[in-house]
Amino acid sequence: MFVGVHERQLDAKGRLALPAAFRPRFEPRCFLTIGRDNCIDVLTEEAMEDMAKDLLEKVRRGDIGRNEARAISSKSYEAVIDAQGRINLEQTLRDYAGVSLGEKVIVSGSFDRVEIWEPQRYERNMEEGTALISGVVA
Amino acid sequence: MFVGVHERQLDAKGRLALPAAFRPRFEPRCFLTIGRDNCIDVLTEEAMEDMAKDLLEKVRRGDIGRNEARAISSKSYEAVIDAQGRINLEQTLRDYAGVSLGEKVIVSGSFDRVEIWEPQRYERNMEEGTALISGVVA
DNA sequence: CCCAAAGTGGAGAAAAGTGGGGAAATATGG
DNA sequence: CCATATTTCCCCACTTTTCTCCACTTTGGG
Repeated sequence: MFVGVHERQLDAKGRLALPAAFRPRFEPRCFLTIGRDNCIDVLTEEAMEDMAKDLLEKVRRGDIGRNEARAISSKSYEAVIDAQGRINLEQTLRDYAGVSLGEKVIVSGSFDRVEIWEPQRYERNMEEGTALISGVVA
Repeated sequence: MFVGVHERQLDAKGRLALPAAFRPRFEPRCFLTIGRDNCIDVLTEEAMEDMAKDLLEKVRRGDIGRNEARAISSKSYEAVIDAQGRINLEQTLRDYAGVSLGEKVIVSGSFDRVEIWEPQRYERNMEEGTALISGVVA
């Protein structure tokens, strides 16, 4: 389970250090893909394979079109974790999430996945979420 | 699992460098055949054999005609991967996909296969797919 | 206060992508 | 069957990008 939030520097080469607490579940590689609300999802290999299987099954049944599956696949890729615990954020996903080289990003656990956010967008979503949890907390 | 997109130059001799990320699954050879929506499918040997078995079964049951199977077979071939990681795109398939010698092509992972596209056609399909995925992302 | 772990940055090395020349194999015509 | 033409393939070379490695800084804990 992934919980907790971390601020990280996205360096000039597009490298991002995964919080040490998240690394063991991902090593030696993880899969990056588009997430909801313009964040980037970081998935384990198993999670990505489950998603792929699910998508192909939906295409086979005609629930979604082939181009939808293609679009998701084209915005995903496999990222290897280097000796310093970093992954590369490619431009496609940087653009999708609105994060820039040399700027700070938010790396946030979200129970079953890790999400990468542009800080201001994250802040806005947090405010909305925080305002609503009053009645939710057990 | 094949994910991610890459732009590649189809050289004057019809050679195409497979993205390094895709190579290990194909070496030492792959099979090329016609794909849906006028793309070229790149399949592993196993995937090609499964497809062949499936087609023959369909012919046997009368779901498709023998000439249909022949047509698919005639537009498929085995491509060896050279020392630089390249394969040859023969004219039949170049024509089918609308790609030209010396021009750029798109090489895209689509989970269970790799697809080769003429860039503009790819772009059109992506736009359609992207417009639909909002509610689909896992 | 010191040590260990985590995060950050950059330089050098390695790999990937691209193009072209020449040898070998194949096809064509006499 | 041989000679010639054509195509295919193998190899080498160059460029660019990526990755690996090293080192410095910061943070948190003992």
